[in-house]
Amino acid sequence: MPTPATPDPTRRNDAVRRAILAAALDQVGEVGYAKLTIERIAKTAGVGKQTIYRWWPSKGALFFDAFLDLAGDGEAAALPDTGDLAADLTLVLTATVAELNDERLDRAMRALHTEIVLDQTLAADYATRLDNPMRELKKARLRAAQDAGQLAADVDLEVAVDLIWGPILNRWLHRTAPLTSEYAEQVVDTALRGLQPRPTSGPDR
Amino acid sequence: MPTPATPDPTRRNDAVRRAILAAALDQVGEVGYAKLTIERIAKTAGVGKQTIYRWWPSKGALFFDAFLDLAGDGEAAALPDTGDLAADLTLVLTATVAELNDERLDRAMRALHTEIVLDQTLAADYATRLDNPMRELKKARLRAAQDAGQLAADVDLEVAVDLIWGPILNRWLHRTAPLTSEYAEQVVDTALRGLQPRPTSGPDR
Amino acid sequence: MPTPATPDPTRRNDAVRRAILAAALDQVGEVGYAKLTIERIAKTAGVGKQTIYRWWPSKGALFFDAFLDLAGDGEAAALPDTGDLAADLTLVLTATVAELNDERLDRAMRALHTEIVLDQTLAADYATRLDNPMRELKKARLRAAQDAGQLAADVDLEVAVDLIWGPILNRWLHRTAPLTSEYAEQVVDTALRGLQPRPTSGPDR
Amino acid sequence: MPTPATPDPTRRNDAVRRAILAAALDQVGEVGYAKLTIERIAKTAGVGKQTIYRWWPSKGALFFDAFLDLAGDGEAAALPDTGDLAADLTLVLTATVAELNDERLDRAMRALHTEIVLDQTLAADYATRLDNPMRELKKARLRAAQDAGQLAADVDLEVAVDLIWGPILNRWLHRTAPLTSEYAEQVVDTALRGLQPRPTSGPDR
DNA sequence: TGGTAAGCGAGACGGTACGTCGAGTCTTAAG
DNA sequence: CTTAAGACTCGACGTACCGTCTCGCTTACCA
Repeated sequence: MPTPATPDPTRRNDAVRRAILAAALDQVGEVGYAKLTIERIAKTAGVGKQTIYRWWPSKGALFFDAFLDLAGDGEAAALPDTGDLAADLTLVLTATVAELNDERLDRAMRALHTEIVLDQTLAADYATRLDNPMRELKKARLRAAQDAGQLAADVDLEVAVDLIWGPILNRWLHRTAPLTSEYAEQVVDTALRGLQPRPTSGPDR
Repeated sequence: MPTPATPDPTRRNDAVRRAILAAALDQVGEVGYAKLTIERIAKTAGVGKQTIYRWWPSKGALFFDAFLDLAGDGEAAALPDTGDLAADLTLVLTATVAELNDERLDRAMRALHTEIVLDQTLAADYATRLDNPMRELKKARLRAAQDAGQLAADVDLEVAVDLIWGPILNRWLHRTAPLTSEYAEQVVDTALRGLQPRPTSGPDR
Repeated sequence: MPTPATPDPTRRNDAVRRAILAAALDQVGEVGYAKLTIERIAKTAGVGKQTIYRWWPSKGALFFDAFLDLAGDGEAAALPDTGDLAADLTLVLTATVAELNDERLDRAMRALHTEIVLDQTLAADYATRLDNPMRELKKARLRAAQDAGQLAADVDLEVAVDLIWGPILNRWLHRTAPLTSEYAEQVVDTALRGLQPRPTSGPDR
Repeated sequence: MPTPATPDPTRRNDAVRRAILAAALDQVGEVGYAKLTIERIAKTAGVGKQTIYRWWPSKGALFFDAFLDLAGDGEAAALPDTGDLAADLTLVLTATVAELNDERLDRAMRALHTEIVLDQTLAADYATRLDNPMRELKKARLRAAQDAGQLAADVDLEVAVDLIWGPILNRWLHRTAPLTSEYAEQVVDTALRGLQPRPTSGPDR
């Protein structure tokens, strides 16, 4: 007996599905997530409301799918590895900072973030589909750095990732201060070298 | 005729105000922020809707006030300073972790967080009334550590604060993994010592 | 404890009530009862849908009220009594025929009729508020005719009323043939004199 | 290319047709005409919606067909003619009264009636297929009575039919009072003899 | 006897209206 | 002037059916 909530997906019209996801992203950029209604998405996509409700249980789930469809393509690459960890991280974080400073992307990501924060189900889905794969890439780069002797061998990579990316995300979310590439540099530098004073005896080595 | 938008605050009935704030907090814990409506708060508080609209511009602002009323008491103290920075930070973060693991407080803080993330006005208000004062306390403790030679003199304190508190908040928000005091310890330790390998031939050992 | 379905009527805004009833009648004439929607009435009346649902349980009940408001005024008069029963009845029925031939009134009355036919509650209400009072007037006129010796004393007045008005209403409803004043005359004449052959002995008297 | 509006009737699956008509009648009795939907009929009949739309233009037309299928059988006979007009009419009307007092038939006939009242097209169809044939039977019986000298020769038979059947249908529709065979008798009696006083000095007595 | 053109069950689709909920405004009556 | 109460307009919610459409499938007819 099939679950009535999830109708036969083989009958699904994919053009309609894509139109809906596109409309959702489009309208988030247009009016913001708070004013994004199912009715507006349906109208923009030229679709009946029922068609949306047939395939998604909530605005959050729909938007979530829309965003992940967007993000999922092309992110599969690995992080750069020139041999210089600090430089590579700075590069990556600078790119992230640029993305987060894009008006439309900023809106969409904030919306996605709040959905995830409030809904455990979406959080788990997000972790599986986007966050964990990204974390693996980050950890792979850090592991390479460990092998190259640029990172302490006993550092927990989970903590390391949080230490580098956490501050950026936090400043972005809370708008504590403008999010600049200088800040990204500072974070990388400080995270790598630590907050404690370096030993005064002799130069860095 | 006075501006209707800002009624004479001296006339305000403070018992009513407290009843409203209490109802707001109560009902967030009860049904969650998404289902928290002005009408529900009014009914719970035994108050007319107009009374709420007279004094607060939005649900977010009201909830915000309610939360700050709660948080404002008792947080005025400085951070502990036993002379051992790492221990002090671990203590503080462990307390934070405990708070964030409390069901009702978790819900309320997530709600507050999402409001802030989406609303620049509230973000500014939050910074002024809660985040900046807290940051000053944190920075004061770190500055003391600098004076005591436990922290590098050239470290930017803003970055230092982000490096220590950012990872905790992020893991809480995204539920990447359970938020434990062990994790707090690891973060403090790693942030202080840095990710890079410590020189093997030096006074450290 | 007041019934939640019927809120305090003293607070009711009567201008709004009248606007709704007027809009209902107006739009029945405009688009017909089948295409008459609550939404259309609300829009025409410049009123929120909720206001309609607050005071009426269904489209039928609303339309019913609208119609009776219209019909209730001015119908209080008695039927004409010139002493000539046949002439008086013909006059009354001719007027009725004229009303039923008016496009807009025809539509409204058909709508009312179907509501009454399908809904016992409305039928009872209709009887109380409109049909019974009208029947009383009709019976009063016939009783006067009995007193004047123009109507058989042993005739059941209920049956008499049905015999005179029934054919008219039926032809109107089923459109068996055009509804003319000639037909009305014929009905009155035949009902009064009966279908059986009159005695041939001597003229009518 | 054949007109899509009129599919080849020779191909029609008659079992399906009967299932649909049966489902329509069944569900009218079950939930009433107002809640009778095409979708419900289709589901009950185990039939796709398209199959219904292929053969009927509207719910009214479908129900109409269903009803006439039911009524068409057995009604072909003539009205009884024992030579006693009054007795024959009373017999027929008593049977009609019994039918109209049957719960399920009552529902179905009310539904049919309202469709006819509101839809001129159906009214014409109804006249052609059911009402006119019945009227002819009625008029034939009355004509026989005229020939037998039981009915005035100058009476318009259309009016006569209306005078006899109209009151019954009206009382049924409006539920003015319970529909009994006594009432039927009274109507026949009064219609035949007329409302006016009979001359006291004459052959009648 | 096999190809093909219906009829058919199923159900997704774009729509319209439903009846409900809550937002934010306005009015009334009590204090 | 503030307050509780609640009616008001408005807009979105999520659901039910409408009538159209497309999909495989079965079932005749015709070559």
